[in-house]
This record gives sequence, C-alpha cells and structure tokens, in this order.
Amino acid sequence: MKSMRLLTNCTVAAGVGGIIGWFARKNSELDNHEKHIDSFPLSKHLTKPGLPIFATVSAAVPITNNEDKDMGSKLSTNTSRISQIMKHGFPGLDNVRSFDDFVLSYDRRNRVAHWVFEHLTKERLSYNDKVDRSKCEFTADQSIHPFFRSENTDYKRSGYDRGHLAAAGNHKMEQTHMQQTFMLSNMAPQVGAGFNRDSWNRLEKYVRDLTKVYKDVYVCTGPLYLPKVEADGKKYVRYEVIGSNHVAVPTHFYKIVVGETADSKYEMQAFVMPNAVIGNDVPLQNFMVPPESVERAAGLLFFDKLSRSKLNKINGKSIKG
DNA sequence: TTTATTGT
Repeated sequence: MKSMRLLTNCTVAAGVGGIIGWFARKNSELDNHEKHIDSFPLSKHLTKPGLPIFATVSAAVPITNNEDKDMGSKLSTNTSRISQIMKHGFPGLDNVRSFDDFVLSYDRRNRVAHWVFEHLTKERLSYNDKVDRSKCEFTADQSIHPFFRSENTDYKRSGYDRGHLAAAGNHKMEQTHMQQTFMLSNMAPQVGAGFNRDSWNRLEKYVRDLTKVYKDVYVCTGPLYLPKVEADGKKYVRYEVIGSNHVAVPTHFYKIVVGETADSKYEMQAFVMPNAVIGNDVPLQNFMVPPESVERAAGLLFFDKLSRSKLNKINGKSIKG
C-alpha cells in the first residue's frame, strides 16, 4: 500500500501506521461497507440535511424573539446554507451546532469538536477588504454547558495555540462568519511553531487552492487520539489535558476533502498529521491516508450520502470501475 | 498570505 510506505517515511507520524495496518487486515469487511451503511436507519432520516430535526442543530443560531418578522427568512437562509454544507451527510450526530458558514459536532468529554464541516468555493474565498482577522476575538462558546466548555484561560500559557478547526481564512464573506470561527468550540490545542503556523497552515492553504480545480470543495476537519505501542508492547491512548477544564490535546488531526468536478464526479483526499513539529519541507503527500482508516479511528463516517460509485479518485488514485 | 503567543 503506497500510503503506508509514505507514512513510514515520516518519523513524526507515530500511531497512524497502526490504524492503517488495522484497516489493511480488515479490508475484506469493507466489501460490505456500503451495504451496511445503506441498511443503517439513521441515513434514511437524513435526506434533508440541515433541517433542525435535532434539537441541537440550530443551537448556535440566536433565536430570541418569536415575533421577530425577520426570523423566518433568516432561518431559511441559514438552513439552506447548512443544507449545502452538509449535502453529503453528517459524519456523526453528537452535539451538532450550526454557525452561519460551518457546522460543528462537539465532544463534551474532551472539550474539543469531533468534526467541523465546511463548503468552499473560489468566490467565497476571494479577497474581501471588509473582513479583518485582526478584529476577531477568541470567545468561549456560551451555548455549551460550563462543565464542558473550554475557556481562554485553559489555553493561556499552556504552550499550545488555540488552533482553528474551521480555518478563519475559509470564511471571508462576512466579518460575522470569520468571528464565529473564533469560538473556542472551534479550537483545539495545537503545537504552534512547526504545526499550526506551518505545516497545518500549509495543508489549509492547499485545501483552499483546490477551489481553483473544483467548483465545490467540501472539507471535514477534526482531532484524533491515536493509540501508540508502549514499552510493555501494549497499545495505549495517551494525551495531555490543559487548563482547569482539562481540554484534551489531540495526538493528531485529520482533514477529509471532497472536490466536485465539472462533470459531477467527486474526488476524495484524506490527510492525518501528528500534532507535532513538522518540517516545512515534508510534502503534504506524505500525510495522505486511506479515508477508511480515519473513519475507524474517529468513529465517524465521512460523506456517507455520497455514493461511492460517484467517487472517481481517492488520494489522487483512480478507482477501478 | 495566514497562522498565532507572550510580554510590556
């Protein structure tokens, strides 16, 4: 397997090889993968993504006054944008919150999102002098119960950046869109120099550049807590927690990207990067992994509603008809 | 260009 070889070239990718090995051994079970998903009753209820069929879906949309005449149109505008973002299915349904331009599922136990979902186009990423990142502020997400909420004090002097999952640079249509990405529910503790400010940023830019190739780009981003073999030969999941709220420091982060071609074919790429210093000269290709390996490690199913028969390529490799 | 923290 090509990606396996590539990963072993990257010394900091500890743990990823393990899940890929698992994937390789279980490969025969994948033949039943799609069949299994089709029979999974939840997917039948998700034919209209974005509709507030779950109480939490619209939790981040401020609805304070039932008599607000604007509410109807504002809600429907928001709902249609959420439908567009979530067109290919929800990876999971734990504590889903929708913002104006991205959707997030929150992990209360780790105080970090399970996943965030974004939809990118060239137009939406174009230069906009009305939107100013320096005016944005990191703010705690008041819609999350204080027991499970991360605070700025948790990150302060922790040694980690408040790293965006949905990147600020992906939301330049409106100042409010960008401001919403600064909600701490969209943050994870990330190694700053060498990761967030370097190779992870490089990956985010690469994903933005895919809008030059595909008219629509869908991207799902999240943390991983991967097991590692320790001295006794057993596997353990080990991660630091920071601050009084014990915000988990993920061992790795993933991005699953789908681009839609002009003739309605889809191409998928999956990346896993360790939350560690990575040299700027390491090619992004080295971090490509089979999407299934991320699904198994994260407990999520990505692009569940997108028929695998419409997938033309995975990680740049054509899929056999 | 975008990604950010610390200290004054």
